[in-house]
Parts: sequence; C-alpha cells; structure tokens
Amino acid sequence: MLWQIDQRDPQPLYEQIANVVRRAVDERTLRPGDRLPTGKDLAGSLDVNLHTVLRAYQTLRDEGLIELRRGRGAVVIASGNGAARLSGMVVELVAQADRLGISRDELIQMIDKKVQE
Amino acid sequence: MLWQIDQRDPQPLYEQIANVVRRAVDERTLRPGDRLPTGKDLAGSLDVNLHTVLRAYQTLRDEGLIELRRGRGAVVIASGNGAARLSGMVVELVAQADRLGISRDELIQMIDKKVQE
DNA sequence: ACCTATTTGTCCGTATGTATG
DNA sequence: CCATACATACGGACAAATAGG
Repeated sequence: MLWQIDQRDPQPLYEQIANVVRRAVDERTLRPGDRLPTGKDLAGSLDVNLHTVLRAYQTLRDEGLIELRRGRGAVVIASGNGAARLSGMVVELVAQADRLGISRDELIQMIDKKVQE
Repeated sequence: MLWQIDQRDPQPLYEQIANVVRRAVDERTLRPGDRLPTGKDLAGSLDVNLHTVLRAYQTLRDEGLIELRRGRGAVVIASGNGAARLSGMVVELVAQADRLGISRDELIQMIDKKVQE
C-alpha cells in the first residue's frame, strides 16, 4: 500500500487520507472484507498523528464505507460503485422530500444552496 | 439557556450536547435563524473542553441541523425532525456527487427521473 | 477463566490557521 | 488592522472492546 498525502495541500490531511481510501475502494483495490491498516501504522507511514488517521476513518464509517471496531480495526463494507451509492441516496432523498411535502423545485433550491458552498 | 449534561453518563459528552440541541430544535425552543452559544461559552458553562462542544456542533452540521461559519458561530437551519433529516441528506448527496465529479445539472437530472416515477 | 497486547473511542490541552465582522 | 470563532493538527491520557495465548 503506497498511499501518499501532501502536507502543503490546502486540503485537510484527514480529507486527503479519506480520499485515498475512497479511491482505492472505487478502483476495487480495496474490496468488501479487506482490512485497512491500523491507525497507528498508517499514521506512521504517512508521518501524521494517529488522531488524524482515525478522524479520516471515522468519516468513512459515517459514510457507510467501512466498519470500525475497537481492537479489531477497519474493514471495508461497501462495494466501490460510487454511482450506485449516489443513485441510492437520490432515491431516499426523493422519498423523504415526498413525505414532507417538499416540492421538486424546493428540493432543487436546497441543493443549489449547498452546491454553491 | 439552562442546558445540562452528565459527566457520569456513559453516553459521550459530545453526544449529550448534540442531543440537547436536537431536542431544543424539535421543541421549537430553537428556531431557524437562532444563534447557538459560541463553543467557548458553552464549553465554559458546561465545564467541558472547547473541542467537545465543537465536535457536537460539527455532527449537527453534518446532519444539516445547523450552519457553522468561522468568525460567526452556529446558526440553526432546519426547523424540525423530518426537515433536519432531509437537509442532512442533501448535504451528503451533494458531497457524494462532488466526489464522483457529478455536475449540478446531472444531479438534478437524476432527481427529476426519480420524481416522475 | 485470565491475562495481555492491540486498536479504536473519548476527552483534554496547546498551537496555529482561516474566515467573519 | 483587530478581535472573534470555528477548523485543523499535534500530543497525551485513559477507557473500552477485541483477539490471542
């Protein structure tokens, strides 16, 4: 695993780390069931703090990409098809908007507000 | 604002803090546009670390419940449970689309396709 | 059943950066 | 230019869950 990050990149280190993992999953370099390096190991090889790696892992967990367990480590859950994941999110979003009586236009408006940020 | 948390509660402090805010929003004690106390202030009054409060705020932001801006503070966005959930879903959707390089227009197209079904 | 090492989880503290007003 | 307030990163300490001997 020859992952790299750039200390001078304005992008946060934990974001860079998360992106490396996301890409690996998308490219099927990492597959469901695969273990990620321990926080300590990755922190050592990237020369960053342990907490920085764990923060990256926790964001990936929140996205449903990996599973984290104390004493066990990080394991890939989701398959790498980002587009399929996006499609699922759209389905859920539309359903939720419908439940709340939010119109299509209002929904688009909400999205545009987020996009411009 | 007489918010309280319990240091002996096994539930994490940042979760307790987030829950207090969630409840206040649900009960309309906090309404869209209202400002939350600054991290420093709340940390002082709850006798916890600044980071603990900010972590709570950040999870609320990820859920779409509040907006966080440097120099400005935390402002309530969503008005209720369902709306908060929807707002959070929009945040995640836009983030995922961005990661995949999906444009705003393509995203709208995907949504329209689902809406008409 | 016990003990130990491993690994993530939380919390604190400090320092520095960046956007806002 | 300056003060405010959140954002990131580092480091340390301890807790809790897991795995292995």
